[in-house]
Amino acid sequence: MKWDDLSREPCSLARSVAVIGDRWTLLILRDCFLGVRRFEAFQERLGISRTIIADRLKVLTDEGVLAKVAYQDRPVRHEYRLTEKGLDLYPVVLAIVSWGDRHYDDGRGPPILRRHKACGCDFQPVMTCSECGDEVEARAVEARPGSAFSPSAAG
Amino acid sequence: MKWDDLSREPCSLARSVAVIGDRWTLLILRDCFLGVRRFEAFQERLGISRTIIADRLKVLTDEGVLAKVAYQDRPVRHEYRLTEKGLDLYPVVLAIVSWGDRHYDDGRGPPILRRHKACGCDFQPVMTCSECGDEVEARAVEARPGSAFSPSAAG
DNA sequence: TCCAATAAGTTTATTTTCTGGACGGACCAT
DNA sequence: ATGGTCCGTCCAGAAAATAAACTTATTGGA
Repeated sequence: MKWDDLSREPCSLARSVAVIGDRWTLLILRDCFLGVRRFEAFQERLGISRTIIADRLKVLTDEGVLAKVAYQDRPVRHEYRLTEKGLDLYPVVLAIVSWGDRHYDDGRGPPILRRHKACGCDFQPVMTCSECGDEVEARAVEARPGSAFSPSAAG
Repeated sequence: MKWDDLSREPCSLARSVAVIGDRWTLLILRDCFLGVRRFEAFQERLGISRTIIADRLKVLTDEGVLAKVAYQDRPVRHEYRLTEKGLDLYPVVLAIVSWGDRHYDDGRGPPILRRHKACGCDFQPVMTCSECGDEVEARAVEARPGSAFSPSAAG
């Protein structure tokens, strides 16, 4: 299996992971959700080489997760903004953060607190069922092949 | 920034990503949630080299996400089972799958359908607020530093 | 006894990715 | 002119990821 094959797998997780399944990409997305938009800001915050930043931003832009928008002319400068598709990744980022909050707490509590503007409370994300509204647990779910299934498929 | 530094960052996402932020690791976890437990089965399903499987299973075991359990003696053979910490990753996996279902559908519908045993329905995961129960959207959340915050922290 | 099969890795050599630094181009302020 | 900002690209060496072949331990059968 090669990296490029991943996006052609009949598996939604494999297809997603082909785009966002990379340490630096996930860190870039974290910063996007915290309002970071500029190349220099990503580079400074992450402290990794510019080559990687440029490469990952290009992938995310090509995939429509980020949009490159000019914020000034003379000289033209661009910033990277989350698209609707990118905003849809919030549950992914939040789920990862939440798992880290629970299992990698150093005793000082979560590094970041999040407030739900609608109700005004600090909250934890809860994964619920679209049909009954109850919390969904791994053990309460039964997976079966869908119409796009093929023998090697999964996810 | 080096890989090992990641787990020492005051950021829950960075700490999590140090463990699970890798294509193959996420694919292995996908298979775990589908009931795959044995080395050979992972290797066969993923079609990647045994070195990677061995390495990733070791990391996940060391981190307590998977537990290595003997299922026979003479010769000793082990299988890898999700621990409670591992089961807690279900929202992460489900969020990624859900994003792929939405944005990388090839027109044939989702490769895998999931049924919530509690209510009997096929469902989509919905990220909700632990306090008010409503769906949480990226734009409705305000982040601020927590007690464990330090200047370079985020997430 | 000898050979094949099974399961779970290791070893070796190659390929890919990442880093750190320098460089470029377009503009602005002093 | 000189330095500063912003957004990259290019390069060579270092680090990591990867595939293919090999190892170990055991069972079962010819």
